[in-house]
Amino acid sequence: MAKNAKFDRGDVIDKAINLYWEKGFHATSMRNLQEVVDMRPGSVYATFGSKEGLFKEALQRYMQLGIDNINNCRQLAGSPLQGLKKFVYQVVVEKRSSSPSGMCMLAKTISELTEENAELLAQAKQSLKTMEAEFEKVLCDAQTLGELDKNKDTKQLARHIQIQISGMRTYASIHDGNVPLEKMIEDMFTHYPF
Amino acid sequence: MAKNAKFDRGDVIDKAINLYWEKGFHATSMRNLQEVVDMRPGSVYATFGSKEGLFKEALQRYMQLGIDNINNCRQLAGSPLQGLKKFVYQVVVEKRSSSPSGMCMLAKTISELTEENAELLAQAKQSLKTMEAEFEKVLCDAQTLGELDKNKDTKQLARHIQIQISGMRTYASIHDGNVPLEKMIEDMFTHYPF
DNA sequence: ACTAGACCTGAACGATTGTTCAAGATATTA
DNA sequence: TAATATCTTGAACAATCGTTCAGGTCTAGT
Repeated sequence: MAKNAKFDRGDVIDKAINLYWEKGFHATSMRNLQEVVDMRPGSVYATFGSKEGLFKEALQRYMQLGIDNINNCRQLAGSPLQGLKKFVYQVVVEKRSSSPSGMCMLAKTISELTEENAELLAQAKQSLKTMEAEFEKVLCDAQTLGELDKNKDTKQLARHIQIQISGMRTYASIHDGNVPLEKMIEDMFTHYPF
Repeated sequence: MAKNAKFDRGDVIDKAINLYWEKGFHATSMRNLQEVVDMRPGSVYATFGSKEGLFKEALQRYMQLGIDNINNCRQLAGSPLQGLKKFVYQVVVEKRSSSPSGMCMLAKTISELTEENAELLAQAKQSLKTMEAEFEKVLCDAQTLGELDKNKDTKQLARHIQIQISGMRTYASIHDGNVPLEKMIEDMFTHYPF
């Protein structure tokens, strides 16, 4: 005996991601957000509670998309390590120009927020840890399949990948993408520590 | 036939750096800034023109402090490469907890700002390129002194250092510093590509 | 068809934003 | 000491911020 929401929650969150991702948490205004998702303030607040609440859901979904992307790359590529390389290439090179920002939204959030938004900050940190754990899963598979030496430290390698990705994305932003990213990724997977 | 400013311009900029560095450009309000530097709005605007103007000077000085720090490390250490290692250690480990932010202010700026603040964004990018050039100078010295193999590509090595620093600082932020940073820096300078 | 419950709307809230400016204060020069 | 050039002050500006809520709209169940 009621009325259904006329908007699609997933669509709204996706659009919110795009705006937050581009402008960051503080520079994104609720009014800007309301225009993009075509909702009136009352509906937004009834649905997400607050600016932080919507950002929280955006972060959560962003992370899930990232994990899905890792697994998708892994499936499309011929092997776990090839899958990781594909993922790095996709994130650092291909999506660099097409995304709202060349940086990872989670890394941007960690860089921007302080303890004044402790919950969001903690969530972004946790999400990046979760992504690193996904890297490690794939690396363990690589060991099982004999693609990666079994005496390699997968935790250390996962950390290495995480660091290289964020380092390269920042570097690419500095140079507007005019950098031999393909070669750098190639080097990353052929030289130490693999 | 006039009156001298009662504040010290350098002190004001240093305090502005600390606030901008911690909270970022957008989350820092002019009122917050005015309190910290103990100036009234009229004086601030007469001196720096705008929020962007003050940020611009803060960025400029921040970069200069960074360059000074590189040269200082290089002088204190026994050799160019040792100096670079000392600098990395200082930035990634020692100053991580004592600074307003664990991240580099320039990198934070690049991560936060968009084309809406094109000038500031361009300046932050240029400053990071300048710092990379400083790395390369030191690496060239290392080659001259025979500390670094002469067939190494110093441009590539400078880029590598830049990427590792920003990658490690982000990573340290994610894990609140609970990471074997010392070992990672050690590995960075003993293994490939040095 | 009617009613009840959920949803949508948009004006409005007080707080804060970056910024301006007229008036007062101060130190230097004549 | 008086005149002058500069600096300082703080109230005030319009704009925008995140958020609220009373009232209208719609749909599902009876």
